Amino acid sequence: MSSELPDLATGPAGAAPTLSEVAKRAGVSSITVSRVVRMPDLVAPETRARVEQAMRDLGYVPNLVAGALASARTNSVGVLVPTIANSIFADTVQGLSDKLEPLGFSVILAQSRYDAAREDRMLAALLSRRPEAIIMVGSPATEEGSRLLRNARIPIVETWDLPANPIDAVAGFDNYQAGVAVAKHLAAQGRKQLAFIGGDDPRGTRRWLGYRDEALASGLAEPRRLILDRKDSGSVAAHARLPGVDAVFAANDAHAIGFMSGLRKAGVLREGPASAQPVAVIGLGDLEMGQLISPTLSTISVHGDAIGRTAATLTLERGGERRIDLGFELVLRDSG
Amino acid sequence: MSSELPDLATGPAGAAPTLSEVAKRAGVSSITVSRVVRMPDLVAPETRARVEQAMRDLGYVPNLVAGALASARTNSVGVLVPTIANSIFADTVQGLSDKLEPLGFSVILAQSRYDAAREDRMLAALLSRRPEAIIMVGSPATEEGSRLLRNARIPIVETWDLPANPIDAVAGFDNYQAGVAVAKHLAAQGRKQLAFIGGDDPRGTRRWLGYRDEALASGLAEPRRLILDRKDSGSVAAHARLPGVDAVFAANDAHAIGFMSGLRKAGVLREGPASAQPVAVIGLGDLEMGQLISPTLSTISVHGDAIGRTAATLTLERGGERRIDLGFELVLRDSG
DNA sequence: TCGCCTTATGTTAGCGCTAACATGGAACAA
DNA sequence: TTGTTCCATGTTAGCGCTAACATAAGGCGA
Repeated sequence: MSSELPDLATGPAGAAPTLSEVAKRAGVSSITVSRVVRMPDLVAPETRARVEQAMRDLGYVPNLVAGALASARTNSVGVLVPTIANSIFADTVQGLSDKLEPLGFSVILAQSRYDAAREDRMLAALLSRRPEAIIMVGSPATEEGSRLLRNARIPIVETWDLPANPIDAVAGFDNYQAGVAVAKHLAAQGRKQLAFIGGDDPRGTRRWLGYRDEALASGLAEPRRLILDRKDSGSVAAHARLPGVDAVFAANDAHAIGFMSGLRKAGVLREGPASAQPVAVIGLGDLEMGQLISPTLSTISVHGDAIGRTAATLTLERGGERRIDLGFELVLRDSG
Repeated sequence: MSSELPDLATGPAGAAPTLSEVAKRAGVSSITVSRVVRMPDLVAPETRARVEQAMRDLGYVPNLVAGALASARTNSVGVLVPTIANSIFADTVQGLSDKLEPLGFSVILAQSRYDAAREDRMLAALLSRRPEAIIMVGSPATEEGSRLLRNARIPIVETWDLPANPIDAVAGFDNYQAGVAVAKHLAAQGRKQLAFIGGDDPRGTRRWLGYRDEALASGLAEPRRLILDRKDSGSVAAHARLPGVDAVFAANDAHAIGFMSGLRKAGVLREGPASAQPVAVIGLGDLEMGQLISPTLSTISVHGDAIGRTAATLTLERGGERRIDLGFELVLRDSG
């Protein structure tokens, strides 16, 4: 109802007021209004006050679209993630926003849903808005995406991995070594038959490769690999599909917790420490939830928000180190 | 290293190519190129092929900033949420993105961090990019924010609540009634001393009010209310601060799970059904995690993604019902 | 054959703003 | 006095694109 009758007390009736309307009302030229908005120190206090009054009277909201075109600066950053829901990438988006928003940058968010074609479309859509940088999880899935980014001539930050040939900058950790660390730990714990559950996206696959290679190097049998789709439900039923397995590395904590839920139903979950567990479980991500469940979840801790903040920093400074390894940490709790 | 030496094979050396450069190369006028991009059916097949070739040769990426200024359409939507990390609002953002991205809209994301001043700043920043609609969680915290939105003359969708005097459109549920439903259930279960834990944001407070009113109406003692900050850690310790309480409604599932973790440490968590629990726990949000833990979490189920999709629909169609109550559901599992 | 419609393409002006370069006056040292 | 410098403000042109209105060339019925 009130949507049809906007507040006329302060706002104007028709289209949004422009710089020059403010200028006319304040009796100055448009450039002076522009300066009041962007570099108020260059304007005499009385003039400034007059302009500010006019802006208030008219309810002026600067048009950054026009400003961006004129100045060739959009003050925006494109962010591409596989998904934001139920996911650890949300921390990364939060981290980079917290760094960029106070500097006047807006975040243009796009989701690829782990789909290469959609990723390319989103990349093209982002670039057509002329962001001053692109931050993405992982690397472009296609040659076309890679080419688009290379030609864009803006800072590009790939995150959550350490690609061998990055387009520009990198903020991540070594997924292969994460897999190695988990396998090494499980072998040292005396586990004999390892398994890996999770997706087959590039980062998950790298974790798997490190895990498998290290298991083999430790003299264990080749681990089993169960590829699950994105619904956690699969992980709950995973135990039945992994007979004889006494240790599981899940590609992320959500899968790990789902798997543990399956173990619980099957009666093979103990309240005691890792050594008491018939099946060890290690996750990745270090969700807060992992510390709240019982047994508490052992995990590879990764700082998603630090990745985001670091990526933001890399978009702002063009010089300096362009490859930041934020590392990971094997956090041992009761599950394995 | 390679960041300094971009791929010149396909891309041009200098600035990004413009429409008119493509036009020159294809031997047509700029408007024809513009048509090939936006309304290809209006261009003869041979001309179109020539233009498309020229675009490929030059690596042309349309400049939507200029297009938006000329056409007064930005094809973008501003989205304001308190926070995206570890939160149920991520589902809403996902839902609305899934609906809007295929239609060519970009999502400009901003976070208020439950801070009124920051919310106003973000609102102003969003509006200066001339989005074609604003979708936000809740309602503006200040009169200033409200005024800004009213004057913007674009669809505004408030979500996750059903405000009495919305600015324009609404997609949410009745938080007060959610509190009522929980209190009613707990009273029927024979619980005597209720408590509420969670934040004091507007929506959390409305849940509290419904919960309290219903408890009193059922003849129970006034429930206790424990206001926690945004860190879940507080909820783990909450039990010690609520002596004598036999039922807890947590403002969200994260708090509920944290609280249950505290109960577990205190030895007052049973494996059996709700009736066996010394302290009943009900959450809100229906995180997937709630079904994976033990005992499984009873909760008010809310469809965050449906809220997002509905909000997206409301931004696209200006007519029709502007107030959509998506409801909620009390899902009873083992925790209470 | 002529006018009229259709289809394909072009011309012109301008979206709202800012970069870059004036301009004009006050302050000030020599 | 006469530059020289600084400060406050203005003028001009144009960012890259699209809306709106031409224009030109065929097709076609009468």
